[in-house]
Amino acid sequence: MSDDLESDRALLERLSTAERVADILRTRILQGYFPPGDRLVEGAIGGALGVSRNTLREAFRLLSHEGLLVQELNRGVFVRVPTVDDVVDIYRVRRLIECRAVRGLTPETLLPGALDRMAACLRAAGEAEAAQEWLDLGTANIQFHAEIAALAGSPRIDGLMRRLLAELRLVFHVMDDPRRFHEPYVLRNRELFELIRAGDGPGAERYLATYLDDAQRQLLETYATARPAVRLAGAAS
Amino acid sequence: MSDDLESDRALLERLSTAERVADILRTRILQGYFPPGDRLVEGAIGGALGVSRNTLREAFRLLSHEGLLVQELNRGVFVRVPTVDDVVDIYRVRRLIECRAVRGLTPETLLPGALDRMAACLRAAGEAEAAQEWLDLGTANIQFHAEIAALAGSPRIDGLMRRLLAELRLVFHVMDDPRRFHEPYVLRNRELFELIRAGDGPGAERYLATYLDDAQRQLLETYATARPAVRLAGAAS
DNA sequence: ATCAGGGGATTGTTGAACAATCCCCCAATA
DNA sequence: TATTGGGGGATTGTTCAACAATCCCCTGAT
Repeated sequence: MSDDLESDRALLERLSTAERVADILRTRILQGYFPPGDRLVEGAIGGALGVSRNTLREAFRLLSHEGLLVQELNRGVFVRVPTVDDVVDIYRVRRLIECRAVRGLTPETLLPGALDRMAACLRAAGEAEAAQEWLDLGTANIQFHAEIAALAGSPRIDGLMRRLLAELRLVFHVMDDPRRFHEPYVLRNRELFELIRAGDGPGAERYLATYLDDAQRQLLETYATARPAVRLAGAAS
Repeated sequence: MSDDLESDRALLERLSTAERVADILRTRILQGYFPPGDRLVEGAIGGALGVSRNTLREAFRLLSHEGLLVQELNRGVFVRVPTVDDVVDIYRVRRLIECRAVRGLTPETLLPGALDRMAACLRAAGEAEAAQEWLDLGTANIQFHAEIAALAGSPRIDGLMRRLLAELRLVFHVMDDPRRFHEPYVLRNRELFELIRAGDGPGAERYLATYLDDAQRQLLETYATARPAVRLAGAAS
């Protein structure tokens, strides 16, 4: 009974204009419509979306705290360009969070919903791969790892992981050839899922550690060469 | 040479008005001037600080994303009142971060600066204890654990830990008798420091685990009874 | 090629205004 | 007594217009 009421709560939660604007911009950024390094000019975007500068600036502030935008005083806001150090740090934190989450596998943390959600991610990844939609494939893979972090059962970890993976998508946008960075991990995610479903915490942790090491290495190998290709300013239109 | 230039960088980084306002409010909140549950009215605070509502709202937004304030649509902003679940989650994440940081102790992570900073925190804690300044004692203890987290060498972990410990200070403000919650840990922090200085990672991790378990238990024991004592609205003046 | 300076564009901040919403008090009713 | 319904005032959400401060780029002088 009370569950029904709780489920209706989402409908009741209204969003402010700034939050809706932030949703739109977040989607555009993660889609690559606004690539890393792009400058978001208040006048142009505010005019296009039909919101005032003040409201738009609140949306900018929201996304800045998610790590997607950086604000430079008197210069404007830019889509963040993750550095090599950022990549290293992102994977350092991923190792910390994800390895701990799977190591502590217990029947309680493995609520049926968790496995179902992970399986859904793998299914979505398979469909994206078949359709050769590499951006969707990256989204599904990333969502899979968000579910792994969710095994820890911590709202704060969930929030950190969400920000982390959003940044990681920026990293992917810096480079071309998304297929190369996403496709190989479909199979590995499936194998990882099997270890988790079997409740083999230590095995999953070892598998995940090499997984993350490999991914980081592959990313860094091409990252230095790809960086200069990003234009540091300019309109997206 | 380049270090000198880097050190001057802080002086060069100007802050916007909203950020300066956020600094002031953050200090007030952590001092307890605005206790948890307090409502921060735009008109009153904006008038007192001499900033416009728009600027003040940007400051509110900053602090909301740090977890110190909560914004309720059309109702206003309030100093956050951490729940029992929050306390549990805060300590869950602390265990995750701090235990991992000390377990991975290596000569490289133990740069001389790290030990010096930790020793300075212990010194400050001793002085605060002697002066019976329990609020300062809590600050010093908390700073000590921020330095432990910093051993991981990760900017993102540092940021997470900073937010976490700010929330923890809110928890302390909910309850009276700060002495009871801070004084016993001065000694334990000293012992923990010795283990870290000796490079005994596993030993420090074990010590820290029981430390955090004890702290959480002690907090939760009195938290449920203390909660009702917090007034949910009212001016601080 | 480097440096100085000026004009234009953009941002930072404020103040005012209006609608929407909420909170509190009071009366009416069962 | 307890609950319901309805103002009235205060506060928030949002927009707009304006001005100062700052930055960027172009031009010209050395």
